[in-house]
Amino acid sequence: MIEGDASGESRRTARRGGASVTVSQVAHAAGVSPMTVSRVVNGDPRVSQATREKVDEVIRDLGYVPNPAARSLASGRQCRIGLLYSNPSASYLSEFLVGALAEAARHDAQIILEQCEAEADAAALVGQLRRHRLDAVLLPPPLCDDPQLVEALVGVGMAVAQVATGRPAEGAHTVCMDDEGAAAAMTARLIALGHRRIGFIGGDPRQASSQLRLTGYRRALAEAGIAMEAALETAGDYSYRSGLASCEALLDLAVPPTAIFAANDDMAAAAVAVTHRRGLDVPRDVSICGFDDTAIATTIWPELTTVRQPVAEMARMATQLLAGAIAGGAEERQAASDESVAFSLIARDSDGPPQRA
Amino acid sequence: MIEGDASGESRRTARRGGASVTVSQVAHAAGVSPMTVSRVVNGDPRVSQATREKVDEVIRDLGYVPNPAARSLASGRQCRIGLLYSNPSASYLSEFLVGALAEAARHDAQIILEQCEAEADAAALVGQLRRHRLDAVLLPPPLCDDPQLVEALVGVGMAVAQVATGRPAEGAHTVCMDDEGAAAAMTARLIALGHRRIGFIGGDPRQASSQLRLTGYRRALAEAGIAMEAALETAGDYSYRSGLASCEALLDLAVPPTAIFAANDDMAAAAVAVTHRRGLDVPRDVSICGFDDTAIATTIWPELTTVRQPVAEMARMATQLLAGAIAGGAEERQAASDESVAFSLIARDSDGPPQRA
DNA sequence: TTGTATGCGTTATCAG
DNA sequence: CTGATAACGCATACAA
Repeated sequence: MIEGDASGESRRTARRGGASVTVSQVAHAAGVSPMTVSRVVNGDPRVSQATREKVDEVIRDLGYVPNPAARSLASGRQCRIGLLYSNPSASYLSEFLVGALAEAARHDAQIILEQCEAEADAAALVGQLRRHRLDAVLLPPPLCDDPQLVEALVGVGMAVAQVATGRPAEGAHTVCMDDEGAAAAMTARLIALGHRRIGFIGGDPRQASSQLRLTGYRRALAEAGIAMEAALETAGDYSYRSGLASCEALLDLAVPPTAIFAANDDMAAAAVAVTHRRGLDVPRDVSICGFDDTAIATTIWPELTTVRQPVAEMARMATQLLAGAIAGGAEERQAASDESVAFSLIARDSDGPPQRA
Repeated sequence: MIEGDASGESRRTARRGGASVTVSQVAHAAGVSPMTVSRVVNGDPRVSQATREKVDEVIRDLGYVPNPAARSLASGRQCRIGLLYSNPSASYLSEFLVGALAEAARHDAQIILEQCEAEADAAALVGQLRRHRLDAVLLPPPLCDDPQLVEALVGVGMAVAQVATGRPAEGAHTVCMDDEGAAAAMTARLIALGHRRIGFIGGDPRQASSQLRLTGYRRALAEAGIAMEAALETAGDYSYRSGLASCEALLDLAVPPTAIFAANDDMAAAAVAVTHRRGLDVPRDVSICGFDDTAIATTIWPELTTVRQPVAEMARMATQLLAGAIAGGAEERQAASDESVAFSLIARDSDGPPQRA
């Protein structure tokens, strides 16, 4: 018995660098079977309070930590979550990653970054993902709005979470924010401030959020009884450069708007730049609002009034959904859940009442 | 025989969702032993060319992918790399993560994010890290400059990589960029443009890079035979807000500088904002340069001339170093390597020749 | 409530 | 160069 233990010990140490404590050692020290230790660790309810406390104590003393590799090998469940991204807007990706990684750590899941072009062949992509042994996929915009991709992924049995999508797909989990409501709220704020001519800089038409935000803008206008005007709705694509052009167009109008609402912060920042370039003041001459509350919103001057989109939180929830789906097995994967998070208006210094003409 | 196979098959399928191909199946199909398949997969040289080709073919046909959990359990080597961060500058973290995650995927390593305050107790932190079973730690600035932390980490046998540090520690891997050289090069560029009064906005004095960048600035001035002037060196802390104050001070000088070199992009962006606020033009009235080439550099107008610090590449190298160290075992961990990456000057629109007085 | 047997997919070790 | 065997650390299934 003793000899067996000793030889086992030396073998292990020979193989591995750090001597790690195992269930057996804990079990031995606590005077119970390895199985009981496993139950305690996994919170199995059918363990007497007494043994549980004793085992917990030994675990603390010995500093036992479960070996994730052994765990996933034995249980057969692993957790490799792919994060597909195509448009690496640094701040968005960063916040997304922070949320996803935090939650992944809790589930011992691995996040695997996978960059891919938006136009990539869905079938080829799926093959590539399988090669990485992914069980689930996190889809931030704009990929989450690609129906073919989502369908292909769900088709091969992967759990997929669409984050901030405007096109929820059958069988996929979704975590969304009410983009339309947020856009309406921001527009209403501008109206309450006294603005009547509010310009809108739209986002990439290929992303569902663009349409949602535009609709929210229009709805608020309608509710306030303000007539819409086509010239006040310019088409951007979420890029800074497009914001520049759109703002120029807006300010070139015979009767320029007193406020500009851009569908994201980058374009709003561009609008601020153009406005400054023309010798106008923000917000005195023109109020400017953004959307997303990314880093740029607080970096430029004046700081942008914007809509806060809790990206990290959304990524966290999506990851949790996926981890749960994988753990639950195929049957639970069917019952894809749709979560939604709340937006909030962040009032800063880029908007104010319109100037008296 | 057949029955045995069949029962094993059904059991496996019962446990796991996706039927994954195993070494045994590949071995069977190729008419060799599982061990040989393992050798082929791991590139063991002592396998005949013929068998290797045959096995490789079967692997492709069956779509075999090694199970990482089983692999690390059997080999005893795992790869859990912690990424400690305290100052979540979104863009830096994002780029860092992209690099680290990309390399981690290649080594089947897991990146575990761990936020911690800069003043945290090193001992407590180390305990926390052990609880996560980390084998190695990635240390971006400013944490990489905390000698106590690094020492504590190395002390408990963890492989640690200091990224962009100014204080390389004994036993730790380092991946650096020549901050001083880069700052000197940027300053020299400004001098070549014709500037003689160049203001400098320094970074957080607690981060080693700040001193390095300041030294580079001074060196270039000295080499050009331009007298240094204390009033032209202002103290920032890498934050946008500090850049605002420093730039105000610089422009309030009796004889303001014709160019301002900020130790990072955020402060440079702030300088641009202040300059605009005063009705001055960039770069006509004042040239402004940044450092790091973060997202903000290309988002504001005019786009910033800056130093590109290849953060993703540095994170990638650091991760590779760590993965190698873990795989190599304790002995190799001693031979910590110091890598360095090249910087580059990115000329954009925020600088130009000084205005003729 | 607790313990026993067994296997997860892979690799280390040693024998051929 | 190749194969048989025995772990790796844990969890499932079933027995007590």
